[in-house]
Amino acid sequence: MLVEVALPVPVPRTFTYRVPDSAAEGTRVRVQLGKRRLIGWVVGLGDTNPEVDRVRDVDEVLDDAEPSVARDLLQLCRWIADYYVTPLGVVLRAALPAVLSQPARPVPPVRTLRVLRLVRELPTLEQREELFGRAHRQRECYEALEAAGGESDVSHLVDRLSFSDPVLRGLVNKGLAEFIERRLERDPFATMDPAPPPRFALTSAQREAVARIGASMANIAPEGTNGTRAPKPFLLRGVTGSGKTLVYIEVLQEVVRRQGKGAIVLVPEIALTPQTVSRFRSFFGDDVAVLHSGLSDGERFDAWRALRLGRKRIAIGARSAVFAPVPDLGAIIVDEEHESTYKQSEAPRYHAREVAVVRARLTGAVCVLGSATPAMESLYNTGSGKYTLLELPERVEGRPLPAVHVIDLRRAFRAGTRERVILSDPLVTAIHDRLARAEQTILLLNRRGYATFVQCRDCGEVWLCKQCNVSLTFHRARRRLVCHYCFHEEPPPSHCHHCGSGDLSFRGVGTEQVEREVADTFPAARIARMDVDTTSARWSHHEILGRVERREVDILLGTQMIAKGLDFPGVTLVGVVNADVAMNLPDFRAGERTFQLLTQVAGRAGRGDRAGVVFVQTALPQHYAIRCALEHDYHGFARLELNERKKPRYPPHTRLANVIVSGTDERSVQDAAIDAASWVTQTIGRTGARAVTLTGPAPCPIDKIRARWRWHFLLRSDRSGALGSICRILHTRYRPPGKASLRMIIDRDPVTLL
DNA sequence: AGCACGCCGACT
DNA sequence: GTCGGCGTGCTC
Repeated sequence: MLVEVALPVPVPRTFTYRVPDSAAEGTRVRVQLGKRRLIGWVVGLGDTNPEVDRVRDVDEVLDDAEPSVARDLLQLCRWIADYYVTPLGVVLRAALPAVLSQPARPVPPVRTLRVLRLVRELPTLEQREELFGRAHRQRECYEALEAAGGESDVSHLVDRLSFSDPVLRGLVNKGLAEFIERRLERDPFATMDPAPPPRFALTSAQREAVARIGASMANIAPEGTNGTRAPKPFLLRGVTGSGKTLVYIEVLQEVVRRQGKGAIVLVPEIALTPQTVSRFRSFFGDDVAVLHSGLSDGERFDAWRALRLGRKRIAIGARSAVFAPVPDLGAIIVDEEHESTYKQSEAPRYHAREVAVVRARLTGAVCVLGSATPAMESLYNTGSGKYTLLELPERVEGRPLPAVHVIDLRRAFRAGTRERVILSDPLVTAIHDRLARAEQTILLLNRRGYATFVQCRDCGEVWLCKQCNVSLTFHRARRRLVCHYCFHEEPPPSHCHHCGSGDLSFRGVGTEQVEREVADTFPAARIARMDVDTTSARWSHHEILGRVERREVDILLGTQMIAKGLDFPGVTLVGVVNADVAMNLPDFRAGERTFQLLTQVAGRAGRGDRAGVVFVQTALPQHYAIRCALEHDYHGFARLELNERKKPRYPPHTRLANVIVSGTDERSVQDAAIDAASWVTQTIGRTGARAVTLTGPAPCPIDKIRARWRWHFLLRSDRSGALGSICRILHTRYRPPGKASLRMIIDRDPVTLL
């Protein structure tokens, strides 16, 4: 019997093989493709490619009792393959635990990790001066450990932060730190004591939302009718602190406890949302499988199987948890649905929010998208009647939203000078107040490192990465210039390589510099910094957030990773060091990103008994994204933003596909982009898909990454189907001329055009 | 994506 | 004379 097999290779077609007797759709098979042995999935019966002359036998049918891909999941993957123009086998590989698509299954040994842990605190600056003297690197290392929450992987300290082995041993010899061995895969969610479910009463808005969602489920078509009457998705727009999580929990109580069905909860980045995760665990305990990036392949497979067999009925995880094999799916919840981390940046380039909506529709589950600042696309869908809008306009317990003050950075100078300040006087005063009252402060700056670029004061030369054409960021702790795109590093210059001048300025304030400024201004304060540089060691997020929660930190400073979902009652002040960082990107969503970031981080203030206050430093105080954030006016912002996106037509008014051509030779990339664009233009004319228009081609805003030149063009259409057809024809029919080293990427519904 | 085949420059 | 550089093309 012949079967159609999808294989995880970037070839836009399936392959025909022969099986001994029969194999159901979704069954895993081991086959040979050329000289390689691969695992694929039966996705059709019979000979779908009749012209092939040599049909091979499959080596082995791997799933005997039941196919590893259930029917609804295969249907979902087909939709993704079609919509996002990706080979079905590549989609299936991404949708299933890695071990299921690995031909050989190596059993990874239990590895241990060498960790350096602080054993003694040095609360005062005097003690530090005395103990470290001129041992600067030891002191920096000590402070890096403090910033990382008290311990850090040795490999992280040595490889990423460039501390030498003698420095680490110096700390141990001084009795300040010790080396310990730790099992590599430890699971903080497994050991985290699940707090007992708090007692609560729903607000009337929460009750209303729960009731509306519950009523929609009453109309679901009974099993076996293929879910044709799935409820419309809900968009739950709740201001920060309005208790969206409790609405999710009530919905899950209904779906899981009363109906006995399963559910999926998506969160943007699981490491950053431990509080949300632990609340679900406190209500549903062992019914919850937490799918996070720290799981080993084996642990991940175990969690997958527990869900598949119905031993756990709720899956919580990031993006890929949308594929969790929950058998009788009753609900899918997408928390912080506006987050761009839901978009996968490699093939398959799916958006988990859109996949969640489709999966809910296919299975008859209810879908709830929640956010304080919904994406324009989602809001637009409530206007067109595709989604139902539910609002939670007030914070729980009548707490007020924080007062937001704007500080014009164009007028913030150091007293009596023309020197710009990092922290303005009103913000400094406000932080002093919090310190005096033992309350906590969060400071946000969406840019890491010490200085984001180095410039010659004489000739204006800026240091760029040779591989990527972006400015190199100076990291002071590492004493290196670092490229944030390819991680290339080089020593900082002492003279201009262009004009020879020794007068170089390190400009563009990053988190490292703010940390130094804060330490200088508030020497008695306990400071923690949270960005990729302090958290790349395993679970360091947890250590840092744990210290904040226990009130061992006065000032938490960091990039956008501190803006999300954190709920610390002690935080009464939020300072945005520079609101313009996100605004100045050449991207049509820059205004939306800025509004979201400001609203999200402002929402961290005043979640306890005491009211919160927010200071926003900006050189663009009149911009509508900032003005609306000050007034907590989401709908006002949306009205203006939607209007902005009409003149050059952008989503949500239209659909986009970004086609990127890249390669090592600048000229042939340009030629290929022009050739592909004119091919597409002809195809549009030939197929009569006039609804699709093409813009470009042009070099990408970042025109070189990792030594590859990049050109792109945009395809636009108000008709999703027409856009999809053109993308699929481009993917299957077009081959760029000349060099095969050219790559073409088709990114549907891109979240960034950089 | 792999993997092989193939066609040109510096080594034994 | 061959080793190996990576450009090109195919995989049921």
